[in-house]
Amino acid sequence: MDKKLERRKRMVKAAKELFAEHGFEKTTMQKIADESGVGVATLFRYFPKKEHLIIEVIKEVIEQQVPIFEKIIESNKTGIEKMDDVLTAYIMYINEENSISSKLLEAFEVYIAFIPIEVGLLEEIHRAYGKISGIILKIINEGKKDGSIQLSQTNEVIISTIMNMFGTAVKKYSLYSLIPEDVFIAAPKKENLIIVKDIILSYLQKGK
Amino acid sequence: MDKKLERRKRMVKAAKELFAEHGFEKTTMQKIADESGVGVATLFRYFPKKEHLIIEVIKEVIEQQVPIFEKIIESNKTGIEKMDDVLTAYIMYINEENSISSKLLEAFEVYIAFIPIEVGLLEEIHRAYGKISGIILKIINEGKKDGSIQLSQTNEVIISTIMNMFGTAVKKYSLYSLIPEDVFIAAPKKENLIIVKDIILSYLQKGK
Amino acid sequence: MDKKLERRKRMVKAAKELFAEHGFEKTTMQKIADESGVGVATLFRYFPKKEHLIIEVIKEVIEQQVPIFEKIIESNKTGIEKMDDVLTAYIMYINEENSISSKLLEAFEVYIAFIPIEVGLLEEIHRAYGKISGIILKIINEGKKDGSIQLSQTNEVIISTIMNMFGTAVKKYSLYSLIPEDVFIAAPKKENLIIVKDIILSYLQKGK
Amino acid sequence: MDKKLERRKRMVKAAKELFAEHGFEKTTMQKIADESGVGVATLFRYFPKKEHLIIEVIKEVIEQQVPIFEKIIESNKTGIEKMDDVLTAYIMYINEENSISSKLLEAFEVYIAFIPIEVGLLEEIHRAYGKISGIILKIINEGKKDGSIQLSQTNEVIISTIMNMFGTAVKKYSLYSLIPEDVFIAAPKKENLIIVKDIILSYLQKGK
DNA sequence: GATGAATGAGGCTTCATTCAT
DNA sequence: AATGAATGAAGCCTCATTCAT
Repeated sequence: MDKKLERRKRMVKAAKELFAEHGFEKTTMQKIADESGVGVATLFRYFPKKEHLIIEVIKEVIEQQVPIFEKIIESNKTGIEKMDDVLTAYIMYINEENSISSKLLEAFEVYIAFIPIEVGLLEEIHRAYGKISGIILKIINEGKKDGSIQLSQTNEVIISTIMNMFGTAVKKYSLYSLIPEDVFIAAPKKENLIIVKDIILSYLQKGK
Repeated sequence: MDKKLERRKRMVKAAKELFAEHGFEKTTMQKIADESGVGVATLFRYFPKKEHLIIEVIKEVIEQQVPIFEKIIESNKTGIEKMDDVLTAYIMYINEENSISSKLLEAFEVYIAFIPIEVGLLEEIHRAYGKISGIILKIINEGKKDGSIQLSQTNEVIISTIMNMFGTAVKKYSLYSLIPEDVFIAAPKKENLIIVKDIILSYLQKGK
Repeated sequence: MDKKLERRKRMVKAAKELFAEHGFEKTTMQKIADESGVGVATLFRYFPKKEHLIIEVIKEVIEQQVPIFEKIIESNKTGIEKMDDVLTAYIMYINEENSISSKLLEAFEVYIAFIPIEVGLLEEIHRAYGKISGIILKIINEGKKDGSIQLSQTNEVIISTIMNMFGTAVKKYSLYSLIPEDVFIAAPKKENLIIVKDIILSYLQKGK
Repeated sequence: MDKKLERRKRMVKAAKELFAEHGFEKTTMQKIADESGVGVATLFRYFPKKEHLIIEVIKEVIEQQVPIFEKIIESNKTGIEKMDDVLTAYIMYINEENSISSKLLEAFEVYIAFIPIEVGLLEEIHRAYGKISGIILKIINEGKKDGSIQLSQTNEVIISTIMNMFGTAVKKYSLYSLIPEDVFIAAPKKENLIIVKDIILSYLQKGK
């Protein structure tokens, strides 16, 4: 019975790696099956549509980030310090092997922009994302309570926008970070992101 | 003679629209040909590989933005005012029909992250992008000269990072703006982007 | 398990017949699939490239000749008698259904003269051909031992040349024998080949 | 007016070279036009079907051999000497640039074995070939008259068969002679052909 | 008369998905 | 339950040939 779960994990892992390397569309179900050491038919038994597998991979990618943020919120630090940790965690993603997670997220966001997906499936993604933004919201509220963060009502939405931009920047960076040559356009550099982080933090403290 | 150019334009236009609607991979050359009112072979005569057509569309999308920025730089305003115009122009992209341009840009950046493209072709894109970033750089320098912008050497890279994030945010927004239902995650809202713009501008003036 | 082999055989058979009728280039994979009663994809599963199928057909054609020559060498006759059998076997090919085998061989030799083929694939053909020429060599040696064949060292290469010419003549003949009208040029006639055979044999006996 | 002929010649020349390099089917009309420095449409004006061009090339190849044989027959030598010259001429073809002519001939013979051609077109080829075999026949008769060749009625057909085989061998050799590596099977070597020539000649003299 | 442009038909090959064991 | 085999639909691209200038 446990074997089934392990099998499933192997499939998702293989899918994740292949998707990250070649993108969703260029990765074939056959290759994923081969890489997982199962037959295609088995792969389809677990994920009746390729789309389901894609969703599953993305869901895991997102959920795997949750504990990181949960650990942050459970610490004894002040709100602003936790916020610092959150942003630092984002930045960390750039170099680590999780880089491919960010890359996948970015790819997925484009993917669903073009291909209509069963709403039910997206719900799951939504929920997973929700957990993370919920945590960040909580941190901000903590900071407001302990006085380390100054934020007016209206500024609250702004900070979410900025956070959003920050996250997107990291994902975009990850998209290219795995490619040896600097193929492309001005992807943000890590050093710069750190400085931007500081700006955001100072903004949060002074309420600007 | 003029007919050839018009034909070519029709093809690129059809490609652009279809790419924007279904993405690069799901759009077939046949459909593009049909939509342009030409035979497939003709389409291939103009663009020997699908990739070439994709590049052409993207190149036009970028280049079509150049005059907008050029007009801004040629005005009589101060550097900071021009910067305001630049950011405003970005934001404008969200609602206008050019929205699909931004969407395509975003999709393209993901596309090339997975599919290796002839270097020669990318060069062209590079060059087109270069024009725009060159203009922005010039504006900043103007602002520094006329005193409307305060920016230390080190801060210069930061501003480019922030600008980058800003541009990415707009593109990401455009990605979903065309989809009726708000399918997805925290795409930045226009109102918020305006506030962020103000933050950036104030940052530029005070040199932080 | 047996079914797979039978399927494969059906495909090769259909390919052989269609190739013999229309040539390699004019025969489409789709037609071969239809004729075999399988889907195209299945055909491609067995032979990932059309070229592979061509090679397979040719390989079988050659190998199918091997037992004929093996039977000859295993008989109790003298070397010269075996040689007679070999040449007669060649001539027989002209009328029999194997005629299409010869035709294919001829077509293939022209095919590879123009289209570069993966070396690995040609190896297989080489090896198959090698078997046959090996047998003939053995027969000649037997004949020299039992005294029925007189052949100096230098004459040995000549006989191989003549044998070669003889084989080629048969193939060339087969090329046209299937066409109803005598479309073409002086293809050798069976009767004449028999006489040439006799000349070769007498040459072998007298050592010229 | 002369220009037209020169144009035509350029087209045929280009076609000949390309056919010899890539075969009939892989050579496109466009490439031939480009190589000739004319437009495709012009090429089609001169040769309304690709087939016509192929025929034309082959016809020229054959006819271009005629004067060689004519020169031989017009000399003052005996029949057997002329026969020697004929066979030597064949062998010469192997190394010379005319090698590509032989290659084309071989390819063409396979070509027409698979693709039905308008009878009218083949007639022309037939006639051209006829000229050559006529000459050889004449030489043999001369030889019989001057006593240098001994040949019974029945042997006459044999010699034509042998000549045929000889010609085919040369063509087959040419097929591969242009390929650097010895890709393929026992193509006859020049040295051997010379010895075979001597055998034929001695056969002709002694009437065997 | 010469030509570049236009094109439909068709070829090879791939892939998500379904069958049969 | 697991799997390899089977497959049709579809995609990219080519080429002989015809138009229009």
